[in-house]
Amino acid sequence: MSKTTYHHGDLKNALIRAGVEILAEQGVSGLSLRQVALRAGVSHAAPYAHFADKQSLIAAISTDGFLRLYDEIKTAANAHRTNPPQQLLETARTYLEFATKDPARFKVMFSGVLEQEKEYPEFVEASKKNYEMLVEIVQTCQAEGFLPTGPAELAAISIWATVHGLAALALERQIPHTLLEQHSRRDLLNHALQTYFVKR
Amino acid sequence: MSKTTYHHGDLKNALIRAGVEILAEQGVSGLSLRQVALRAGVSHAAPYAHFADKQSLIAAISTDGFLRLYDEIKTAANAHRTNPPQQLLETARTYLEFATKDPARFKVMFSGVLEQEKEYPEFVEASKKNYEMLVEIVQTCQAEGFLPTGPAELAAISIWATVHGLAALALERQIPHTLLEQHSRRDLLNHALQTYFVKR
DNA sequence: ACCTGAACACCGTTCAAGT
DNA sequence: ACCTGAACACCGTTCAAGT
Repeated sequence: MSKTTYHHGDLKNALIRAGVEILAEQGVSGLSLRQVALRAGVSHAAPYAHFADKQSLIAAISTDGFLRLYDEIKTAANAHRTNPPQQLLETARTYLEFATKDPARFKVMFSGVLEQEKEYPEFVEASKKNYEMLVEIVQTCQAEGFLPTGPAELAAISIWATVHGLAALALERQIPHTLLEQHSRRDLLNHALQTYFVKR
Repeated sequence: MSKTTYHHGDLKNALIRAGVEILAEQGVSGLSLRQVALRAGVSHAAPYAHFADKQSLIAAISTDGFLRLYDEIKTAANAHRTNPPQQLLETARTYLEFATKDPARFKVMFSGVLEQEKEYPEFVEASKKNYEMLVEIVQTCQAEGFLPTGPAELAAISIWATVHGLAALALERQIPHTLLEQHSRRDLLNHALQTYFVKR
């Protein structure tokens, strides 16, 4: 009980963790800078020593989210190296599960942070890692004849859009319940992705 | 200058219009109940005579948006009755343009309103109209052999997810600019939807 | 029935001050 | 360098009161 004059040595990360917890417990509308500070045990002005503003904290939470998503997808990809089409399906399923497991965090990751391109380079970087891994998986599928030849980036964006759209529509409860009664989200995903594969 | 003791006969719709204007001019973060009231020329408490809370106003703005989207898509569909695959492409393009034309309104339509299922039946109704029109277009394409046979609802959700995902990723600037330099959003859309059509 | 003005609790942000 | 407390402008919501 001597050295740390203040609260932590790493308030910045404590604030990010507090934000993630609040998102999980109370949703997007519960995420206020003052509540984050309270949960981290500091005054409401303390976060400004580490983040320029609320947008900046949200960018940090999003970046953290993209890195975790990358880890999960990478694990799924490594588990299915021998079967490229299944590798694609399983990584997509991991993406969908990431979204449904923690909807508020997923929403924050894909909204809110405007003009990121210039303002938050780590955010852009973390997001790009996921995209590039998808491009690699697509290229493997193409090389082994499971996906049609052509620019891998084009195919990757189409597939990402399909998976992301399914996640977004599911989170917003836009998928008719008559469909959800007959098919699991996983079935819907598999069905949507089947169209991309080469028939043989 | 005699009969209307107060401001309008139709404050409710004036508030919705004011909200839509603010969204277009200032984005989602600019949409406050007090600013909406100010723009409509009433006190900040007046909206509560017509809407239970801010969520309820947002639900009304979203419902209005879905009805306008329906009109635009219906017009596009009618213009391409003779060519089912092009009908599908053009309605999808209309959806994508609706999103990019007024990003803040589109974001509000597909977020924010939680637990709608029970709370805002007109919202669910307006959203369902769009889905049902898509199912009809898909059925026409199937009947004429342009889409594979099978449950039209499954194909419709896949296609909707692809188009919606493309719109969402574009709005969040998640599509790499290297891709956007080479391909217009319309090209990306056409490329993604080509995979659904029967090859022949 | 429809609207106003005051009031309350909450929020993001700034800033002088403390260690 | 890192944090606090007071202050300011803004917000959503309620409520008594006015027509």
